[in-house]
Amino acid sequence: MIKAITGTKDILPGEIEKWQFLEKLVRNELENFNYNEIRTPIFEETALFSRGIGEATDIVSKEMYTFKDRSETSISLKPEMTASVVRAVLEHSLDKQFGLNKLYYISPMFRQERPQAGRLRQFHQFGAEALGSMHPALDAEMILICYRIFKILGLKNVSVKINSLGVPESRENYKKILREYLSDKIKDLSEDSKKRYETNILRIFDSKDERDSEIMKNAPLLIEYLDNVSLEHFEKVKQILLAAQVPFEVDPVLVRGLDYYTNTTFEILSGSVGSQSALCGGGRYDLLSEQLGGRKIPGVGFAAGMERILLACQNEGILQLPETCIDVYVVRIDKELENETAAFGNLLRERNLKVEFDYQSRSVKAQMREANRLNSINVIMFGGEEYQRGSAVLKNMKNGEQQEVNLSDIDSLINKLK
RNA sequence: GUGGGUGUAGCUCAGUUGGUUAGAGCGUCUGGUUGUGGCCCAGAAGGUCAUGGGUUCAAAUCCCAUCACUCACCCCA
Repeated sequence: MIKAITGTKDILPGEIEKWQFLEKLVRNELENFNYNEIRTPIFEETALFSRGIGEATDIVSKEMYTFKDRSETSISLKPEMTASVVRAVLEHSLDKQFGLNKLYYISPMFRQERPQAGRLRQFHQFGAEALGSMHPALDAEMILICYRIFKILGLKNVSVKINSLGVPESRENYKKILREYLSDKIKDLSEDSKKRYETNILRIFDSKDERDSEIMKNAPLLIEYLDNVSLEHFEKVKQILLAAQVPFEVDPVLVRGLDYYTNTTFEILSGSVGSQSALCGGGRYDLLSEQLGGRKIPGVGFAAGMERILLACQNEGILQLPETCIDVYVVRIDKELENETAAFGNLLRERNLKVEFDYQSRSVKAQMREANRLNSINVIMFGGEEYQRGSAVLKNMKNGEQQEVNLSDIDSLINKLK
């Protein structure tokens, strides 16, 4: 038997309702904030991601699904959306048509990592990008949108972390200082952190190794080396969040794995999922469009993991959706009336009712059991002597009451069914 | 890529120190008189015990390998 690829999942009836609910909620919220949906292709030229996200990042260096098409072009399945959205805005000159572009998406993403709780190879994100403004209100808005959605869902165990990475110059300067601080302590670091010292020194801060934490306790912090403009921007973001009553904490060691971030970064974590606890993450990327070879367009955005959100909901016992039901089950009493029963059922379907009937020539009892299993609100018994005189039996399945209804007066029948 | 755990019916799981035709609950299907659901009752279908080797008179049970799933590291949504 061929099975689904490792790290991919079928979403079956019973589960899909939760996805539809979440998608509807997300659309509604993002549209209230006046974001417009954008859909970009599932794959792009690999160079878009390697340039946008950063050649050295884990995503690009070891997690992308990359292959060559028949014309030898290197193609990659999208591992995230920001680079694609910026590409689309540049390509269609949306930045010239509108001063500010507020866009949102709901889409599958692909990363070839080892699957675990809250991590798949094909996973789904919703997110938003606001392009064309440096205003801190938009940074705060991203956080507010996520926070609102989690709140509406009823998630309890969430915490908002924010930080500022400043501009690249101050970050590089800071890295130098951190490198100096650690230069005589390298030998005491964990093996992982020794590697991080070379590849991604900021990551040593969130090492889970005790020795590392001990060493990092007294390390200089990035925020102490930010330029004044960045600091001021960060202050404004915080003030707006306070005014919007979004609880948050500044996490001076919040580092994100994508190269394009400048100034604000944030994550919202859940204590209700496994160790992959970030439900969403994002930040500002004022230099990305130029890195992609385009005009300068400042931007800020976020992405949220839908599997993780649904997992958190499940673990917190929220998002209990009502059972599905149908309006009418048409029970066929006489075997020879199969065609007429189907035609009648389809007539009701045309009148926008959710209707089911039997396709297997089953007994009346079996049809009734099926109607019950489907939570049918009504049953229409089609056939027998009532059929001979142009009527049928309508049964209300909640209270069991039955009445004879005239089949020639469909409108009054429909009224009874609605 | 590196570790740990787990693989028995569609689902959730039992299966005693290796010992006859492999079990339960739920679900599915049929029936409980001629045209009526839920509850109840009766019955049925459904398993190469993940796969391949090995040990043994005898393996779901012990050993090895492979694969899959799962959790964690790394990293991230």
